[in-house]
Formats: sequence, structure tokens, C-alpha cells
Amino acid sequence: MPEHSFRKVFASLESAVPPVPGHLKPRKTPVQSRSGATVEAIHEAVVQVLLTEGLARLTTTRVAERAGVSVGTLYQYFPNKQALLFTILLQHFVEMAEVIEKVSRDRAPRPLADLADGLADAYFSVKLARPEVTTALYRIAGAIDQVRLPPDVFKRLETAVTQALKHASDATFHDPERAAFTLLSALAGVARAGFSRPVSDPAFLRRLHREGRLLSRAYLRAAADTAADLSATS
Amino acid sequence: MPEHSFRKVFASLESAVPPVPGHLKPRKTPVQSRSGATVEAIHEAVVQVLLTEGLARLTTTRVAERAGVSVGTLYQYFPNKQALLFTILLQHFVEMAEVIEKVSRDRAPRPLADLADGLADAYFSVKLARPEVTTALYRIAGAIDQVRLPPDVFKRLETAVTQALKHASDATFHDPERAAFTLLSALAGVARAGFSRPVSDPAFLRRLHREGRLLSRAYLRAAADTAADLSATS
Amino acid sequence: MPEHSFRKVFASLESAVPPVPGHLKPRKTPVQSRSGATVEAIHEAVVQVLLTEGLARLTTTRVAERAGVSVGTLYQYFPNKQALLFTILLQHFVEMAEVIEKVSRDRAPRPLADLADGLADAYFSVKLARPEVTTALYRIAGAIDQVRLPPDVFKRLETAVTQALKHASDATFHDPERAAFTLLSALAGVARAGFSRPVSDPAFLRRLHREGRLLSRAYLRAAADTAADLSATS
Amino acid sequence: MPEHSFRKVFASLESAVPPVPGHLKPRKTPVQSRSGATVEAIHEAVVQVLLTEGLARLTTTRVAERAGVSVGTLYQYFPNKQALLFTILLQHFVEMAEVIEKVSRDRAPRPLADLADGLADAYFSVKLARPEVTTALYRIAGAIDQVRLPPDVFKRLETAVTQALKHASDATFHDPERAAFTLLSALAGVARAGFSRPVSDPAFLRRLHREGRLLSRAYLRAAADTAADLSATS
DNA sequence: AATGAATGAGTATTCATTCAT
DNA sequence: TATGAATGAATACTCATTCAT
Repeated sequence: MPEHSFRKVFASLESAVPPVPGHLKPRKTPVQSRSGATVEAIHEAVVQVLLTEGLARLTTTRVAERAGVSVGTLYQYFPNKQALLFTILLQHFVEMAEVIEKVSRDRAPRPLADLADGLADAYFSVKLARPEVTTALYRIAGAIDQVRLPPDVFKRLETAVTQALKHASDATFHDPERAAFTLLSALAGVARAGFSRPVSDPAFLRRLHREGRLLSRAYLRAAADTAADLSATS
Repeated sequence: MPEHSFRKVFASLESAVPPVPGHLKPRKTPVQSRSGATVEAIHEAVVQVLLTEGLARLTTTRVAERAGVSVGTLYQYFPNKQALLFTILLQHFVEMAEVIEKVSRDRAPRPLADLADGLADAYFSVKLARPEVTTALYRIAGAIDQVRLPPDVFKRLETAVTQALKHASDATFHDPERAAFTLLSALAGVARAGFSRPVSDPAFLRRLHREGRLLSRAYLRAAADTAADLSATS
Repeated sequence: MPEHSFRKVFASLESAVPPVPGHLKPRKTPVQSRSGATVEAIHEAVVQVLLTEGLARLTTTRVAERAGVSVGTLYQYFPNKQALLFTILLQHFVEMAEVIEKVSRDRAPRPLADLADGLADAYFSVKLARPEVTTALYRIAGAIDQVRLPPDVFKRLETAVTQALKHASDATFHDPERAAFTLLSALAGVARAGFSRPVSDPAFLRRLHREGRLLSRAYLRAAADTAADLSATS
Repeated sequence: MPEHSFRKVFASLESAVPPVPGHLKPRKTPVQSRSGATVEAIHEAVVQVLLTEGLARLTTTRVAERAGVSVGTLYQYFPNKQALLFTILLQHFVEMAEVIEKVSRDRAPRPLADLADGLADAYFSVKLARPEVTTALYRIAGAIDQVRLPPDVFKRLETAVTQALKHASDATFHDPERAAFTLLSALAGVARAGFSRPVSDPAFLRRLHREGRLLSRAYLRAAADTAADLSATS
């Protein structure tokens, strides 16, 4: 019985920032086709500028330029610079959550080892989908961590993993939230270290993925209520 | 035989930046006691400003003020603002390396489980020594991820862990560098996630540490050459 | 015989700006009822925005929004933002002139005291009709004092007062323009001071009016040709 | 017994703004001679830019340029643009207050007519001292009236006039504050109207002054507790 | 050595105005 | 005619860095 649930870690973030900070919401919903394209172009421009110029040189003007629009237009869709970064980070987290949710959803319980692989695969599939984008995201992270992402996003991720853990056919978790937190953090650490390099080498990234699997399996097996103990009592 | 050694991960950083970028070296070596005190005061001031004001409000003038010296004096010891941040980060890494080196140095080989705990303990002992400082360091990280730390520092850390792994009395590693890299990255991920919160709760930090141990033991056991173990049993 | 007529004061403004600056004229005369309504709505919107948001937040977009039309439409009726402010100020002056003209028009000569009261009453009746509008107008004043109102407007006001002074049955003015100028300026000063407050208190405004009367009577009596009267009696 | 003293007019301003708004205070007190000269140069530059370019083109950069310093230096002495305008306006009011205080201070009671002239003379002496500065001040007024001058300044002015009125040897005032308010407002109106012209003609300004005297005498005589009534009772 | 005043490039953001639809 | 998305010039303010004293 944990005196301080890991769920609190994320919960504590909630008080600091309202669920969806008003000043970070897009100003207008892009309904017209042109608008949609513009927003997309700006998104991509942020990534490009981040990759080629770095966070320090990421100015609103530069992003607009790269996107082929005027600053004014940029500000029509994003209330401020933070929102620019925020959006692409948020999008990434949502993507991640969706993929992880799939691991256990609509599926029969599976052996823990399978789940562990599934989680690692899900995690790295998103990270590896567009390596440059992932790299760009790590550049951003520091600049955002003040005005944090809406805690919902974190919670959703954590919950997705927690759910997956409950789907294990051959293991139970005393404190699944804690395990979910640690697993996610560890995978994040490995991914971050791997992507914190100017260039991403495909072969290296593949190995990174494999290490992630190894880590996932090993940690989860260790964190589960040891079967050994249970069988011993019988 | 890895087609792409993990050592390369850090080595690849070398090309981007000269080993010890000249413009980040302290301008004068603090030989006099007064100078030493000044540098120390500035160090501490950086941490304090970071903690109380945040990265965005960390200006050279403010740091100088807090340190009780003039900006001019600050620039006598640090060539630029980057160097200011750089220095305290570097110091942290050196500290970390020293502690990890102690794990295996001048010691007889030990069981892997012991080593795993020793490494996790070493890692968290540094992180938990001054939690606020650790928090401050994570704030910085993003800001200097452009001008990276000299790869030596990373390599030294990685090497320290690698050496420790070789000290295992009951396990061998096919690719100890890889294991060292993954272990360090995973621990870093857990620590980062734990400290990326406005307030650090001692109880939570203790649990973080315990999770680190669990992770360390589990991963290392899994990463070790299982084939050897199997042949031993036969 | 004044070596420098007070009429010149306003006349001197003429050289600076063409009588009715082309770029401030409404673009189209609102002949249709719909157009008339639109212009009226914009007028009112300017006042409302000014009152609720302040001059600094008076943007063309905001005015259009408040008026329930698009910016484009606004620009169909007003060539630029200046014109927007200009128009409502102009309207106010015209109103004022009309009311003051009534003081003496189609009326038999009256005692100066009566006229003085009449002028003050006229002046304040306009200012007090919609106190919030008056307040809004003072907010604007500074913003357009560059591109001044067409001097005609001032002249018309001054002339109206001058005419009234000539209607005095018991006094003559050596330089009625001068007296008109001073009286108008003084009343304007009192009104401005009174309205330059966040909130308008009805009781206070009533007293303001009374002071205006007192001022008007006192000044006009003093400014009238007392010498002539005295010599006449002797 | 007025149900709403005129003193309230100014008092009501007090609640809106703290006596000396922190963000308008000069950042550093100019102790060194160079600093003093710099501040003075900036002061003068504000006036010059206002006169030659107008309020709309009064930018901090432009002022700094005109003053022969960098923007940075300007901001070393003035926390923001408002403060720039604020300062010269404040200075003007202080000057005005000082001159008006002299009218009655250290003086034996005098006839009301003398005092009236004295007040008008004081008022216009300040306005006419540097006509261009006065003109510049009127341009500013509009831009400031949001963040008002510290009410102390107004009160000091009002008090000075009130005191003077009490020094009349041949008249008493039922509500001297009210009279002070009206007189000041009226004089301000006349001055404003006179200076709201591109060019100031000395001859015209002289006449303005004379009208001010006339107005002052006439109003004060009328506002005083009528001697007629008193003599009537005797 | 120390100081801190001066510098000025750099940046986020606004808003009047236009014009294709 | 009406719309409102797009434009981009303009501006207040900051802060790393220098250098005369």
C-alpha cells in the first residue's frame, strides 16, 4: 500500500495549470481547406526550423517565413509562440497515447512478456515513425516544461499503460500506476538519449528499439507480484 | 559484435563540437582564494536564480547581483552566459562520474545484483543530494542542448558503468557499453520524470530511488549473457 | 480694435489642414436605409468600444465586430480609423453648434445674464445628454489632435456664440469674437475637468453645470464694454 | 454645505492608482553627473520629438536617438514609455503648484481682485515660460489620461488655490474647493485652447493671459459670498 | 581587478488595411 | 455588396556583452 501513489505525480501537475490553458488554444478552427493547409504548413515549418536552426533561432517570423505565410497569418492560428511548440508536442503525446491504448484494447489477456514487447513496440513505433520530428520534439521539451502540457495527456498515457498491465494473463501488479510511471520514464530516457544526437542512424535506432524491449520485459517481470512467492505458498 | 557500438552515440557528438569548446572555458583559472570564492558564489547564484526565478529570468546581471559581484566581474570568470550554465552541468556530471567510479574501483568482484544496486544507489545519491539543484539542472538541460557537453564527460560516465559491469562475479556482458548506455539512459529517464515537478516530495523521491534499483537489477540481469548461465547449469 | 483677432486662432488651423481633408470624408453617402443603419451602428460601436475597452483597445476589427459587420464593410463607409473617431467628434461639434445657435436665433434681444445662462445651459445640455459619450469623446480628443477637425466647425461654434452676444439687450462687446473664444474655452475646460474621471456622478455633474452658469455670467458681464455703458449714463 | 464636495473629484482618483505607481518611478536615481545630463537630454528629446513629429511618432527609439543615447540607456532611466511622458507632465504640474503656492505664502491678506490676478499670472507664467513645452504637454495629455497623474499633484494644485482664496481680505468663500476647481479648470481650458495650435504667436499669447486675468477676477468675485447680501442685511 | 553605464541587435506581437472570393 | 483571411510594417522592451573609469 503505497503511502504516496504514483498517480499523484501527475495529479500534482493539475493544480498548476488549467486543463487546457485558454491562451494556448488555437485562435480559430481551420474549417476551410486553405486554413487547414496553412496550419499544417506552420506545423511542419516549426519542425524544420527546429531541426535546421535550433530552438534558440526559432522565431515566429522565421517559422512563418518557412511556412510561406506572414507572421500575421501565423498569429491568426496560434495565439503565441508557446502555443506553436505546445501544439506539436501535444500532437505527439496524443499519438503516443493512441498507439499504447491499442496494445490492450479489444484484446484478450496475454502473457506479460507479450505485453512488455507490445508496449515497447508501441513506444518506439511512434518515436521512429519520423525520427527528425522526434529529435525536434526533444529540442522543444526544455522550452515548454514551464507551462506544462495539460496533465490529461500524461494521465492518459499512464492510464493506457496501467490498463495494459492489467491485461497480463500471468501476472498481477500491486501498484500498476507506479510500474506504468517507471516504465514510461525509463523508455523515455532511452529514447531521449538515443535521439539526442545530430544525426539518427537507422541501424542504431533499431538497436535502441531492441534495448527498449529488453528493458520493458525485464522491468515489468521484476515489478510484477512475484509468481515465485505465490507458487511457493501453494 | 555490434555493427554500431553504443560508444558511438556519444562519440558522434564530438564532430559537432570541439572537445572542449574554447569559448566555454573559464577565462581565468581561479588560483587566488578570492577568485575561487567568487566563482563559487557565481555557481551558487546560478542555481539560486534558476530555482527562484526560472530559466527565463536567468540573466547575467541577475546572477551577478545574486552573487554579490558586478556583471563585469562575472564576465572575468565566464566568457558568456552559456558557460555559466555549462559549468554547473559539467560539475554535476563529474560528480556523478566520480561516484559511479567508486562502485567498482578498489573492490573485489561482486554479484551482479549487488553491482546493480550499487549503480542505482550511486546515481540517486547524487540526484538526491540536493534535490533543488537537480531540479535546476533539468531546467537548464534544454537551454544548452545545442552546445553539448564535452563528450569526454559522457564517455567517462559510460566507461565507469562499463567497468562496474565487468566486475560482476556471476555474469558477463557481450556488449557492456550497450548495457551501460541503456542503464544510464533508463535511470536518467526515471530521475528526470521524477524531478520534473514543481515540488519535490521526499517520500516520492525515496520511492523513485527504489524503482531505480528495481530497474537496474532487472535490466542488468536480463542484459547479461544468459547463454553462459545456461551452459553453467548443464 | 484688436491687433490680432481671436478669429485667427481658428483660422490659423486652416493652413495646416485642408478644410475637409479628403481622406477623412466618408467614402459613400449612406443613401439607402441599410447603409444608414450600418453607419449608425458603427458610430455607436465606436462609442461603446471606447467606453468599455478604452482608446488603446479601439481597433477597427473590434469596432466592426461590435457593430455586427465585417471589417471590410466598415472600410466601405470609413476610409480609415481616423475617420471613425473624427466622425463622432464632428457630430458632437455640430450638435453643440446647433444648440448654441438656437440660443439667439429667432429671439428678441435679452439681458446679458439671460444669454449667459442660455449659453451655459446649451453647452451643458449637450455634454450631459449622454455623459458616457462625452467621456468617450474626451478619450478620443488626444488621438486625433493631430489631424484637426475642420476649422469650419470651430468657426461655426464661435460664430454662434458671437451672434448670441450681439443679442444682449443691455451690453455691447468691443471684441465679441474674443469673448466668445474665451467663454467657450473656459466652459470646455470646466466640462473636461469634470468628465475626466472614471465615473460620472450625476450630482457632481449638476453642480458642474451650475458652476458653468456662474462662470458664464461672471465672465460675460466683465467682458462687456463697461466703459461705454458708464459714459452713456453720464 | 455641499452634498458632494469638489474635493471628492480629486479624491476619487486616488483609489484608482497608487500614490506613486511603482512602474512609473525612474529606475535609477541619477547620481553621477553624466546620468543627470542623460536624463535631461531624454526629457528634452521627448519634447522635441513631440513637437516635430507628434505623439503618434513618439517612439522610444526615436526619443533615444534624438537624445543621443541608445534605447537601452533610455530604459535604464525610465521603466517604460508611459513614464517618459508621465515625467515631463509631472514636472510641469509641480512647477505650477510651486508658483501658485507662492501667491499666498508668506503674504498678508489682499483684496480678492489682487489674488485673482496673482493666480492668473502664476498660471500663465508657467504656461508661457516655454510655449513649445506647453504645446508638447497638451499633445501628451490624451495619451496619459488612462494612468493618471498621482492625485497628490492635483490636490496640491487645488490646495494651493484654495489657500490663496482664504487669503482674500475682502471676501470669503462658502466652498473654496469648488471655486478652486472651477477656476483652475477654466484657466486650463483657456490655456489649452490657446496652445492647441501649431504655432504660438506671442501677441496672441499675451492676450490669452489678459483674458485669463479677466476670467479669474470675474469668476472669483461672483463665486465669493456676495458682499451685496451682507451689506443688504446691515 | 572591479565596476556598472552604455550599447543595440533581436523578438514577440499587434493592427490598420487590402482584396480575392 | 459583404466578407474575413492575409499581410507586414511598426514598436516596446530585454539582455548579453563591452569598456571607460
